[in-house]
Amino acid sequence: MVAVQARQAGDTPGRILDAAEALFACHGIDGTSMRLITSRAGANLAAVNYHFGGKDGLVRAVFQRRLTELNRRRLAALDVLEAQAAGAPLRPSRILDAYFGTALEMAADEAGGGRHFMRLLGRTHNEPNQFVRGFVAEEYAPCAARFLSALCRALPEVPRDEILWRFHFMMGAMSFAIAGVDGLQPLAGEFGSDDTSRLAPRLMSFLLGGLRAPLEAAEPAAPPLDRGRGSTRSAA
Amino acid sequence: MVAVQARQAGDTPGRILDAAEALFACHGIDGTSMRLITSRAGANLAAVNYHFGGKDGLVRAVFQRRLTELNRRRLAALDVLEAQAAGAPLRPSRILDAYFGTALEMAADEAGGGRHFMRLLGRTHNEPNQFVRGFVAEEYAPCAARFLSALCRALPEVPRDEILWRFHFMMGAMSFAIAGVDGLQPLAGEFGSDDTSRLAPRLMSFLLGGLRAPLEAAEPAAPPLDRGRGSTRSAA
DNA sequence: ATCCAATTCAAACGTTTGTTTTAATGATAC
DNA sequence: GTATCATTAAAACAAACGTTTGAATTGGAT
Repeated sequence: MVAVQARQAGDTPGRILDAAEALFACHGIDGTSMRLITSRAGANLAAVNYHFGGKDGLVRAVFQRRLTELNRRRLAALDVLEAQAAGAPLRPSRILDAYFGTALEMAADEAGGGRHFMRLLGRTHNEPNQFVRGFVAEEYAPCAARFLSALCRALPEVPRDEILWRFHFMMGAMSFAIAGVDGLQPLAGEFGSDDTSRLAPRLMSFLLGGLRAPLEAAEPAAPPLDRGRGSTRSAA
Repeated sequence: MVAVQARQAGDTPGRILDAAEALFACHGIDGTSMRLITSRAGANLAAVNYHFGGKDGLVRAVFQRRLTELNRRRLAALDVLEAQAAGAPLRPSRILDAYFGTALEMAADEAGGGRHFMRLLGRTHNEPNQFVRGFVAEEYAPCAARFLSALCRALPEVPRDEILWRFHFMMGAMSFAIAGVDGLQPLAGEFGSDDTSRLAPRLMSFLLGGLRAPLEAAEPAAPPLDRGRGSTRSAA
């Protein structure tokens, strides 16, 4: 039970981090002014520059705080799996659970702010801000590399390039899963069932199905179809 | 061969749309100033307000120009499929191809700017900007609804809620697929093979695998695993 | 050639942005 | 009590933002 309650009045940097995390997730980084952050945090405008050296430093701190912990958990879960397997190749479903399940777990932490952060993180992979992309990639690289090679060992019949792409696709699916109901509203207005509880198994079975899909188009070959476009350009 | 070449000097609104589309995709909407757009387009700063009524109007126009056409193609492809099937339920792979293949086709149009737009569009589903989300959802709704019900008819054994979620997951995978190599760099530094040509079949087989995955966790039931976290909170 | 409407242009508008400055406040050690 | 430190506070900074203005300029129709 760490930092689940509202933060005490003394911890200005912590309050700023929490406010920034929530506001970045809601309005984007560029769309969130420092005045909004500090007023939400009950702090003075200059406090951000004092404690974090500027807005860039604050952004970096917001990401680092959670990302370090998330990847630590992921690697710990993978360690447990590999210890249990004792040299044998791992089950793909277990690997996915270690990677994506950990993230969903953090995203389910509504009160602690993990939900806000995971939503923010999901946007980062096609985030315009090069500066953010840079150090998020740095933080990701070693963890992703270990999971990638674990998947390669678990699926030796699948080429490495294919696993790389499918890993990327899975990240996209998870990103939208966490963005969640808000992104579904264009599709279904009703839609008020149990979201968070069934989300994890839903996503997991989807990811596993995609990861283990047949290499070439699953359906038997069919004549190239005309999709009814006006153009005559080929489908490339 | 329409508008593939650089735009002629007369068409100021068109040049502004092209420039805005590319810059929005690179730096985000909030991160792109009107001065940058107009200077890139070789137009005067006031031209945006004159032709589009303001930045909001420009954003709307950028989305509408491509989105209307994209969804028109999608529905046309679905029309062809349903005409061919003559009442019989459609093959899921064909439905996915009509929806996602059309998008990938637009994204492959490097010279015409479709690539920029699709990347921009992919970010929109977890986009902070409520104003953008609003009318993109409007534009999407009727098209997505038709594809959703087509999928429901093609997969009668799968609950509608499940299809809805999987459709959402597939959108996420496609979004990351189009964001493409840039998002993969944290994983693999090398990685210079044929990207665009093999991307479509890669994504399609992944999507189909995910869509048709078994409903509950594919792997036979296993004892709940401890992922090695420090916390004692349950996985919810 | 003349007029008119549409378009382009340079300049300025008032806000808002991130950052900096300088003084006030607080707690702790001497 | 006083000195010393880290922190907070209010005010001001220049720069960049979206928008507006009013005068040039253009291209056809009369």
